[in-house]
Amino acid sequence: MRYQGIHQTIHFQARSPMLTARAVQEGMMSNYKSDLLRLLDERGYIHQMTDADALDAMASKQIVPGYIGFDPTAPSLHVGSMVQIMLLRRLQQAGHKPIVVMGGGTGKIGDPSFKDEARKMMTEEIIAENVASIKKVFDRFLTFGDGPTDAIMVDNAEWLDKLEYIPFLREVGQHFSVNRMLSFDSVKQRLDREQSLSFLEFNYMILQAYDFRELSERYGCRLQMGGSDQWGNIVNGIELTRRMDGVEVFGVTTPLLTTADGAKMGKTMNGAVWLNEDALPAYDFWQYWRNSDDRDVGRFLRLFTDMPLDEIARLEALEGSEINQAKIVLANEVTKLVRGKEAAKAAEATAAQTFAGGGLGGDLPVLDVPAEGIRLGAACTAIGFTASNGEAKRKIAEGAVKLDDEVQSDPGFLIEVESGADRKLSLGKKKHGVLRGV
RNA sequence: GGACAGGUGGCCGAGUGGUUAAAGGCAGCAGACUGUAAAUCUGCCCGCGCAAGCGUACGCUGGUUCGAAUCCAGCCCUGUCCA
Repeated sequence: MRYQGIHQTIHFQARSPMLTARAVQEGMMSNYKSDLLRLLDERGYIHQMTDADALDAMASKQIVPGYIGFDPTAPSLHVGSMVQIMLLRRLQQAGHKPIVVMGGGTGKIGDPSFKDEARKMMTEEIIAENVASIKKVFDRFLTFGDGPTDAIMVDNAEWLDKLEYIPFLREVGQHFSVNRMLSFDSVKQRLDREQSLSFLEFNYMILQAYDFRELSERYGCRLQMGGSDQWGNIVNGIELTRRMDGVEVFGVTTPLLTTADGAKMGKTMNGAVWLNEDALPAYDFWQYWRNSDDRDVGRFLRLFTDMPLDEIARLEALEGSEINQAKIVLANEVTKLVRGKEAAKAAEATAAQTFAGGGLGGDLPVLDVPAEGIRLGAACTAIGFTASNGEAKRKIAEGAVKLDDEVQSDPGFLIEVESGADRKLSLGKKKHGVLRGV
């Protein structure tokens, strides 16, 4: 099955001479001329690319404005989108111009690529709120401004909302072959599984293609980047731009990021690993990276930090429990970038106190306990270790819950904390919190 | 509009009248072992309640029955084919 899918893509590429896709193999020596492609290649961002040689040539002699789109499906982006954000950062580091496109318009459609079913349609209010909330994170990664290599941010609702149906169909729709669109892996799977693909969703690809062409015209944008699931959408944008304007633009996709044990990145116990401060405490964010799989450390350092490659090579080579040093560096660097220096320091200090010292760090979650006390099960849920009292009770019965480092197995146990005093509540080895008397 | 097939817990998927809070798998959480890793083994995995117990749940609504995810009717949604 899977083989078929891959085969389809290759077949398609072969038919379009312009799109000489090139899968970059890991460990292959970089022989690019441009700083941009060398940087991306060395650090492991490139999965597929259209016309690598032409892009390389362009990037070595001019500023290339490049964009990535982010659809506002939630109030915060999560770690899964971070490769993309880093890609924009690398673009800027290599002396080019990043364009952040907020999908205020495309978000109203919903990208069906590689999705099994349509997501619920979001109201315009929610989309607007999400856009506003997501925006905040980019300041940490990019330098915005009016200069030639300063980043800019635009919302595709700006042009998509204004489109008129018939003129749009005549100008843009004529360039799309439905037969071709259906052959793209991203939607083919859905059809093969005999699941519905609404006309609304089907148009997503066209609108994203239109975005690229619009950005090319407005800002001289020459490059679209994205996750490997965006290949189909990107390729369509490239073709549309060429057909309508005769302009050659390029696409680069990143490998699908999974952890070494095969899970999609960015999902954990309590859901996604959010980038926004208000969506996930810095300590939890730090812990996510600290708990990386050994095998992922080097790759993550290259992708998600600015550390020099030789230093990364050294850290990556650490063996046995030594590699924990590298994980701490990883957690520090990424947290510093996403949440700021102070947050990273506090998280590291808390981790050190909690795990090495067996004490209570200042960054742990705190639950205020009233004078009449709180039952053990309720405390676990209230502080966020468990999702329900039932789950709390089960964990307590399993002997996973400790109060002041002593296993406490009675869910009805009434915890009392003197006013102003702290007691330590733990679930398992990793979840620790403070019960504070009020 | 017609014929047929479907809609089950986060996901996949069994289940055709009671012993079914619903097999099995995945994901997740915890325990053991470790290095806050991986692998492995074990346990847990709807909610409320200290507990006895209660409440919800198999697309929706109503019905048959002592008893329904399972039978009946209507409706909604999805797919395939036909018009």
